[in-house]
Amino acid sequence: MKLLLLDSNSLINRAFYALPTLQDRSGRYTGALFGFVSMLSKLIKSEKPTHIVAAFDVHQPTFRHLKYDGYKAKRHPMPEELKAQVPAMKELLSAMGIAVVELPGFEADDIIGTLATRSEMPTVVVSGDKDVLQLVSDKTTVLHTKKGITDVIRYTPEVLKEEGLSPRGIIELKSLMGDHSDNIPGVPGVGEKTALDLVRRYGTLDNLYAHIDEIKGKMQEKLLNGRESAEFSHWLATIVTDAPLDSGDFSRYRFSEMIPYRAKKLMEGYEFRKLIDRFTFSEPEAEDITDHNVSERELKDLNDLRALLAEANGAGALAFYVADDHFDLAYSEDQNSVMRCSYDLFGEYPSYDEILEEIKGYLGKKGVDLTVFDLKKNYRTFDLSVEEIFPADDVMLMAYIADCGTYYDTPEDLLRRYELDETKVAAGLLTLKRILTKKMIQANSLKVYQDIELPLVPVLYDMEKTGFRVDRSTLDALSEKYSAELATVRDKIYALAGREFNINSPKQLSEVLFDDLKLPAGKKKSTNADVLSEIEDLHPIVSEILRFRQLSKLLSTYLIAMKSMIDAKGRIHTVFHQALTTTGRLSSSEPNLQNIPVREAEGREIRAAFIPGDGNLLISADYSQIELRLLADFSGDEGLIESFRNGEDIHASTAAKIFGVSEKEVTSKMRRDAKAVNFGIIYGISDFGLSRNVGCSVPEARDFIAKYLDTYPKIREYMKSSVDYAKEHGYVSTRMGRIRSLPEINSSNYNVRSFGERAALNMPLQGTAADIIKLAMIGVYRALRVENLSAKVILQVHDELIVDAPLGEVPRVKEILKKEMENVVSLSVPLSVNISCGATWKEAK
DNA sequence: ACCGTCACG
DNA sequence: ACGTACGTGACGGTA
Repeated sequence: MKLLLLDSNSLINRAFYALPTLQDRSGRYTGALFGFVSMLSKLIKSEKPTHIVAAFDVHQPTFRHLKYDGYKAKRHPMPEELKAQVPAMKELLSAMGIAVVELPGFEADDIIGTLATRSEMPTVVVSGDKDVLQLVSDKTTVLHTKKGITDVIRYTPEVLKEEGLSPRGIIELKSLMGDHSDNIPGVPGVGEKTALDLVRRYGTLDNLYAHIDEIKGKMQEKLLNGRESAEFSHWLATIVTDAPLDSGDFSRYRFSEMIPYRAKKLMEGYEFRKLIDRFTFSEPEAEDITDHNVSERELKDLNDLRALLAEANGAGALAFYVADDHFDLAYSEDQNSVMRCSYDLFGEYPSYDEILEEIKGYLGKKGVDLTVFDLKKNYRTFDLSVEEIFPADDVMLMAYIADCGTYYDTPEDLLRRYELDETKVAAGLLTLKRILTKKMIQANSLKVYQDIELPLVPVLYDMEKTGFRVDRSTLDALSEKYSAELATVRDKIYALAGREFNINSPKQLSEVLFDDLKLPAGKKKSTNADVLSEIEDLHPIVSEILRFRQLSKLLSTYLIAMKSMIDAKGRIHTVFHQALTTTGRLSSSEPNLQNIPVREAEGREIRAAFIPGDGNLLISADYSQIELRLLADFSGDEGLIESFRNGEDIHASTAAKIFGVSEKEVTSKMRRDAKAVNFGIIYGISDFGLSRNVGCSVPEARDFIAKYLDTYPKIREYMKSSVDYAKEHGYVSTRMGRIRSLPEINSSNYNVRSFGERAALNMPLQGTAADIIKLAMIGVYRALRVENLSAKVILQVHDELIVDAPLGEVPRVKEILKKEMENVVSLSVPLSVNISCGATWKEAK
């Protein structure tokens, strides 16, 4: 038996400020809910309570207000984003079978104090406030969430004692030092240190004043002057333990780890995807299920399947969804139109492959308006050749565009967000298609879906299917070379450290560097490369560690892991995620081919292993400074536009302008700094960020930025107008109409809001660049097909395309790349593309 | 599962 | 008073 008492208002506050602003699809704020539930799941696991009470404050004057107007008056008013989550939290807790207790005129503390006192079982109080420490006893422990929501300290009488305090002492302490957040005044001029000292010496307030003559000088004066306030504070700080709660019977607080299904529904509504898995839910009761009448067809043979497909075909429109154990077809939004076929209903024959083959033949037919979720994945499921692929609407991509970059990886997820029946996926897809199309029309983003995302699907499918050829022996040779050196470096490090330890463990490494060797640590004792480079000259071990890191990264990520992903034909096939990033970029995984090393000479060697097909060359075509060119166009800044029109080295010319020297006088450091500012502007610059990046002081960085914005005055205006637009509308968009919503931008939290402002500046630039290269990929793909060339685009790295082309096609392919890439859009500055080729990816640069 | 670190644009 | 450059994915260590 164990009772868990939650100081809910305190915890929900902690959760709110610890987490970023989260919202679900319908715009409800969910951050505090998420944090609270997450904390709760951990508590349930670690404490295994049999009884739980969630105590809440009631938002009306408490009995303390009756005597003291200032009580809690200074507490920040609750932000709207949080306010709405309190009733939602109560609803969710009740649904989870957790008793919600509140008592008009009393605070959560008082309820907890009363229940803790009356409880006959071991009791755990959880709170973010320290007041409740006064409740600690042999029976009652307090978990205090110190910072954020995961960091808790467990207070028992012993722990308190170690800190020189007793439970009662907490009250005495607060009466002297006060508590700003509770607006307990305490004694003016007495802080934590003094108060602690006094409590240790005298124990209680009464005893202190009984011996007041022992205290000398100023302090005595302060204490005497503050006596009334101290005694009043004492009263304020004392938690009520006899609130009029009708709580004789604790059985009403019983809690079962089997959470009612209803709570699962609520959590799904809030989009607590991973969090849901931490709980065990009961099976839905009859009333939990919305009418569930998918017609399951039993199909005895392929003829039955053909008949089913023919029936669907009559309708003209068709959505289908192939799951692991069944497929769904629907020819209208009417949920009764869903036809489900579970594979095991077939028995032995036909096999899964034969079923897919039959559907595949059917899908290839013209005249059916198809709808699916994740079209590219469907192509893979049916293992289509590039010639066999069929057109279809893709609801995943629609949602990505219509829902401003929200990532859904399953159709069930998406249906849930729109409160549609997730058991009838195919009919739901048709409904979603209708809703999302309308949404895109209203937002003026339908074009992004129709002209960019959808036509890109076959391009990406072809790229993935073709893959990138990799020479295993080059990888082997590098592996051998690097592992040998890694072993040497490792031994050197052990020798220099005077002991063996796991260099890959940041924790152990920081002990060696900052504790054993006493090297100066930045705050947080970080051991990242930036920090280590700073102290490289202070001890020979530092550069060895940097080297170790470099080699082990190359080995583990790019050599060993990469080798295991080469297929029988010697090629590697990445997966492109088309509906994932918030800006519109692609991402690549398994393996990620968009972060193969290039900046350092040694890492760049890995690229020598990436080669073209037999008799082919690799062609690389990359946009030069595309985001900066877009900035020039968007801002209309004459200076920047002129520089690009004249084909100048943009970083050098920026350096010349901001340092007021001629182009010839620009030193490499000046150029480097100017480049950092140029990048900074694109990322939504801050003086601190820039100073860290170029290694100067914050005022110097501020000065840099000011000079830059004086040089390019329209950029200043542009930055302001971007942020203003985002603040007014709550979103920003690319030139093509791709939207990113930015609820953060109006947050009351400075950090969250600042992040929103930087994102508001960056997304239109990064996103428009992403739109441009996507359009270019579509154009290149079409041109290559129209001209019957066998060259294949095999990779995209944000501003770069890699083509695997037969030697004879190389000149023509280069022309196509240049033309298609440079003419995607017409801007006030040219879009310039650099093209080169080689026998390896390393050479083609 | 989450963090620290580091690879890329 | 506080922590910050934008967007990703993978690895090893640690909980």
